[in-house]
Amino acid sequence: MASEQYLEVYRHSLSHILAKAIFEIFGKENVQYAIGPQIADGFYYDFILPRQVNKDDFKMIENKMREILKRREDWTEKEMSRAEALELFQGQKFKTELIEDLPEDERITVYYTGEDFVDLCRGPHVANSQELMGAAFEIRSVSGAYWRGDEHRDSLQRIYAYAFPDKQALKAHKALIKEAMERDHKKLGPQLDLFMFDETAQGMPYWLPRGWRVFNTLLEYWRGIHDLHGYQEISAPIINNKKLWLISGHWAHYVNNMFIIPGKDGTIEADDTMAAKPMNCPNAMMAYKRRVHSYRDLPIRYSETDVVHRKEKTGQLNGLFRVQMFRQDDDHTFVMESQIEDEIKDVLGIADEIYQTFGLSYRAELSTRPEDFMGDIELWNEAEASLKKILDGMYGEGNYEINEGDGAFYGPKIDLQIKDALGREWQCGTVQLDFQLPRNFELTYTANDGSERVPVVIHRALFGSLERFIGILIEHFKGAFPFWLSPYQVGIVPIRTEHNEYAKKVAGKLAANRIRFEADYSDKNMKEKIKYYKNFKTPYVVIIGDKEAEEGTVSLNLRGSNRQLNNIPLDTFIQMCLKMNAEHSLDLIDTLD
RNA sequence: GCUGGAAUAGCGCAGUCGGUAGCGCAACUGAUUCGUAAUCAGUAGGUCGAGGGUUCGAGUCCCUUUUCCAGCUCCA
Repeated sequence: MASEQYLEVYRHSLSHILAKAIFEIFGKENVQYAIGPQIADGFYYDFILPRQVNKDDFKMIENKMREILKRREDWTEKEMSRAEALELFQGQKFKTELIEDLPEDERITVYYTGEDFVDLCRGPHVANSQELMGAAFEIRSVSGAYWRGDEHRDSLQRIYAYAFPDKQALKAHKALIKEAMERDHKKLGPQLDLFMFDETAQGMPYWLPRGWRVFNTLLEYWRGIHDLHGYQEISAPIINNKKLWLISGHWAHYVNNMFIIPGKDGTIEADDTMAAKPMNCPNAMMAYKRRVHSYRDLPIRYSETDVVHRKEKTGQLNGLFRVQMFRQDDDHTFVMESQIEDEIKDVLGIADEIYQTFGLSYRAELSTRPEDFMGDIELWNEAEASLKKILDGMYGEGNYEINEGDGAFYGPKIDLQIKDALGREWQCGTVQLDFQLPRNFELTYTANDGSERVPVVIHRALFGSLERFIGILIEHFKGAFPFWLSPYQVGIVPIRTEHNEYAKKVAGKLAANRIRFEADYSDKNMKEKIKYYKNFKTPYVVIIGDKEAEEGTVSLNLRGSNRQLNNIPLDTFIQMCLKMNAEHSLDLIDTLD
């Protein structure tokens, strides 16, 4: 059996054991059991139980599971008719619903574990519990979940467990989880003084001096690339009259997610109702519309990083990953249909360059026409075909996923999922074709035959949101940003106050070369000064004492180790810094060649 | 929004049965003038998230509320 299948079989089998254990603990008649699938690192099972399960119960449940495994019971599959199955699961409402929802011709099978536990299941499973005895499992957590993911239906207790083939694998996985927790940007952010939140602005980050340096450096890098590709940045009103949202369609589809300022009469029905923008597109449409356009002007690329606000359900907020106020590296490009292909190729090329700069690998997903699509089906077909062609060319046929029917109602899209240092995936980049918004705003251009045509709009963001992307970078780099992106790139430590004079000369040289530094001229112990910079993960700590001052050199302490580079000529050090800034190097260099 | 947890000094934490709010780091003051991640001594710092209740007495018990966390659902 292939190992992946093996994982599936035994994880899923263990979920049956969990259910059996729960039955024995709470009494079969007191438990409603729903479903228990395997997941990436184990399995879960959903129940309705007579009381809340908590942490203190975990050991007891695990022990019960082990006790059950030791019985070495046989697992037997039984095929039965719908009527028999309904009879068997009488009183179990979720199982009953599952059976009733099965298609007429579906084979119905159940699995017995011993004589006294049965679950509706497609299988396959182990033949005897004995096979599971070597597996390592551990109850991880319990949380709320809804029956069939629907918040209007029964609320269930979901018991999660880790499960691996052996103890070593479980241990390795737990180490990975621990590593992820140590990288948590919600912990590192405040620790490194990058950003903060306050309860008076829920889900709206404060960028602190250090974090704002990272933010601006990132944006500066982004602007540099986009300038080369013919992008023009604009900035537009944050608060707009309701009228704008009526044209764009947001008022009909998105009003519940918008922060609204009611009109003078206190209602949102009033004509003078305003709202904070949740997206930049309508404003970009207005900017395009300000004058007539010739086909010769296209493509026109209006990029925008204005702050947007989206009201979210409170429980959905999550550090920088999910906020209510953020900035996207947004752009709206206006093109003729014939230009779509080249334009998207260019965008994907930029994405590739950017992600590589951070050492992030990624994969693409194509989402195609949904059922409730708008516009001309021919245009959709052509667009999807050309997107496929581009993706085939860039990543190779079959090297990207296709999500049929998952596109937006206004056009197909390509999403880019990036992978961080721990292999976790994040949706960041998105490239969406839009046939609808230009129509809503009655945008046109004059074609070469003199006719009025409607441009196609390409919405695209590559970081996704600067906030989320920086959150990902914090975790990816564990707070130790590459030199070029570090809030402060150099920390200057004069050993004694008498070295301040030369230290200030070094500082002046760094400043003149726009290298970001901090210096501590106080009479503190040099160890304390070094510790401070190390805690902030400053890439280079420059030590200055008698020798350096005399010879016009610096000694460097490199981040991530106690490695020393002694007596580097000051100019050489400056050149090293400039080189890393220019090349956006991922690693700290220790020499100029 | 839902389920479950949490909130005590700037940060990390302790606080037993309801009985005078504590520790470490950081901060501040002084001494030390130092060659690579915690020098020594001292000082100050609290409406125990907020509001209400029970009690002679509440950080501790009860109610309401805010924010955060783990999930669910939704998303960049």
